[in-house]
Amino acid sequence: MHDIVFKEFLKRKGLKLTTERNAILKEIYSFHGHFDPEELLLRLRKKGTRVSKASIYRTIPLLLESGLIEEVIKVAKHSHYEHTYGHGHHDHMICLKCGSVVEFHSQELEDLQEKLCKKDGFRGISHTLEIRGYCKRCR
Amino acid sequence: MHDIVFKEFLKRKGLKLTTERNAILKEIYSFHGHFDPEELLLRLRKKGTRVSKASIYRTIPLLLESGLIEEVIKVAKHSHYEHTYGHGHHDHMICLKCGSVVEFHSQELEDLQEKLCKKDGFRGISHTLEIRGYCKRCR
DNA sequence: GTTATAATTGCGACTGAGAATCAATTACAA
DNA sequence: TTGTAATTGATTCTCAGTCGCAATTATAAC
Repeated sequence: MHDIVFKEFLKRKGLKLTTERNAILKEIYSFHGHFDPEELLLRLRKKGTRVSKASIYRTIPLLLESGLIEEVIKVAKHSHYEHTYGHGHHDHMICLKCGSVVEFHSQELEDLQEKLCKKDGFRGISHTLEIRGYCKRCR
Repeated sequence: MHDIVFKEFLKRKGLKLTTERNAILKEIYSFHGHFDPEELLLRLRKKGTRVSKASIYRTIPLLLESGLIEEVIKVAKHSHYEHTYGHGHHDHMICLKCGSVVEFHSQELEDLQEKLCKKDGFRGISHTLEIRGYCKRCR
């Protein structure tokens, strides 16, 4: 299934379905769970598949764009911060086109998260919700 | 207010309230909005405050820990991914102590987000929700 | 006010993920 | 089969963030 999706996605964009891209996709779909680019490279190397680091980094954006993979955890680096006192917690919608940021707050959302945490016996301390999409002007 | 919070936080941890830490906190609270470490350094430099890059990077974790600032946007670098087909969208709770990851999904949450986007004329494409706290075993 | 000392600073060197470069290779439409 | 535009791997480059260390400084005890 996913290989057909990828193939058509590439065709639509006038890109080629190469051995390497195929191997990368196949590998990603051969296991469940998170991975980062480096881990993926190691997995492929272990199986004897010859794919360069550069190809992995070049293929990931394509898989993201085609919806075949999702970004799940963003590790610490390169963060933006904000002071808290007198500013109130809020979340963000980020426009993929113009980069503008819409701040929003919803008590309903906060309460729901609290409820979900409780269900899993988790004690939530903080959270980050980032909705990516297109803003009023760019959609 | 925030300076007192910081002072007490440092005292509690046996750390010192230095001129540099004070200047950094003061600067952060002198404006509203996002910043990243590099921007903060420039702001301070422009005002003639002499603080090194290293001190900024060393102070940020303290401010995070004391709750005086929050991480709001995590820019692209060092992400983890996950394949989507047959895996279904879900969000994550990450334990600050043991690092374990709890996956969860809530249609109610998805619907609410959709509703919030609509309210702001935003067309949501994807999102990342990361709840940080303590898991069942570590709390 | 002195003094002891543990924490902190700035500088500069280091690190490592990811991007850029480019000649050689390859997918694919005609 | 062939032409060509896309792609590859190897290598180099970049730059945010970290580390090590000698010099400095905040704080608590005297």
